[in-house]
Amino acid sequence: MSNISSMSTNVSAPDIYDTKTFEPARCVGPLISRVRVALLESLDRALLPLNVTSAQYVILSTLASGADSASQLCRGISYDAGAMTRMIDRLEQRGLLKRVRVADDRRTMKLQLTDEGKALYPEMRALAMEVINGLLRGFTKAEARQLEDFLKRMLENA
Amino acid sequence: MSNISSMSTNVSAPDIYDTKTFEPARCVGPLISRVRVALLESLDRALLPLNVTSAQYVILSTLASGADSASQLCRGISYDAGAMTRMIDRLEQRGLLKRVRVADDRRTMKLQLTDEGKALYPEMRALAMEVINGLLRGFTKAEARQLEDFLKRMLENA
DNA sequence: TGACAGTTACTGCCTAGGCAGTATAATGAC
DNA sequence: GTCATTATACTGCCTAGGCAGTAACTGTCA
Repeated sequence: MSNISSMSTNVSAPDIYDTKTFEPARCVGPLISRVRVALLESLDRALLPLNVTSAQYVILSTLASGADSASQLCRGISYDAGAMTRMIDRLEQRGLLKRVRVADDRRTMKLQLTDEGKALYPEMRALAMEVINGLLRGFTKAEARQLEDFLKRMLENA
Repeated sequence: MSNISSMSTNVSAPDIYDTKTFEPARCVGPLISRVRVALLESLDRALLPLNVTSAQYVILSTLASGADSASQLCRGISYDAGAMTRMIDRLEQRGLLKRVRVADDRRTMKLQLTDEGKALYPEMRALAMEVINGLLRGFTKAEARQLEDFLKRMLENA
């Protein structure tokens, strides 16, 4: 991988970890996994009063960011299509959204928030924001922007 | 959360996200989840020739970092104890490690790499290092250290 | 010494994601 | 206009983690 990197640029950037000192259990990999677990646990706790899980919130927030069909949701968050069908079943049963047939493409089920979903979503969003701000306690805004930048660059490398 | 922060320090750090501009689908939360997915997918691909999954590698690398029992592994990586029993079953069946009764505490099953595990682990470690170096392509070492620092600070906040 | 709490590993049950296969509808090639 | 290809949603099957309960064992304290 590093070879590809050095071929594509004149200045070869150094590899971050080297064979001598690489400690698998202390590198960014486990750190990212543990931060994710901590984030989801905090989110689940925060959303408990609303009777909404963190997984459900993720769907609803993606919906709120512009997606409006199951396939768009799947692409947006790298989620399995079969699992998405069942997730939408649960959200529909929970009363937060509904499937609507659209005329222009009879394959797709357009997803819309119900009145309860519309009423509850701002509260979820506020609680999620508090959770994330809590995890970023002590960060300057510049540091947070830099963290976002780092993560985006890792995604582009993938 | 932010209130607690401002109470515990004289200088109140500003919240990173505010209600007006917070976009749930673009904040660090989804970024971290997507980076984790990308990392595990790359890792699974890289480890495929060794017939080892990323989840199995995580266990073995934690074992290599000093843990030597199921309960220590669970604490180390926030893994369910029941799932761990079955994960160790699979690793034992795969021939990478073995359970050993110890005399001084007859409850614990000490975990040891088999000869095959010992032979294969350095290869896994090297492949995992390549994957992570690939994700960090273009990062300076200072940036990588800063990323690690950011993630550790988030864990401490949790 | 003996009751009791805590620890370790394990099991059964439930939930949920991953993958393969299917039916229906839209799109594109000819 | 027809047929092959692609897209969308869904279903069944399998795997795996989360949780609760259990048994064996250890250490503590009255």
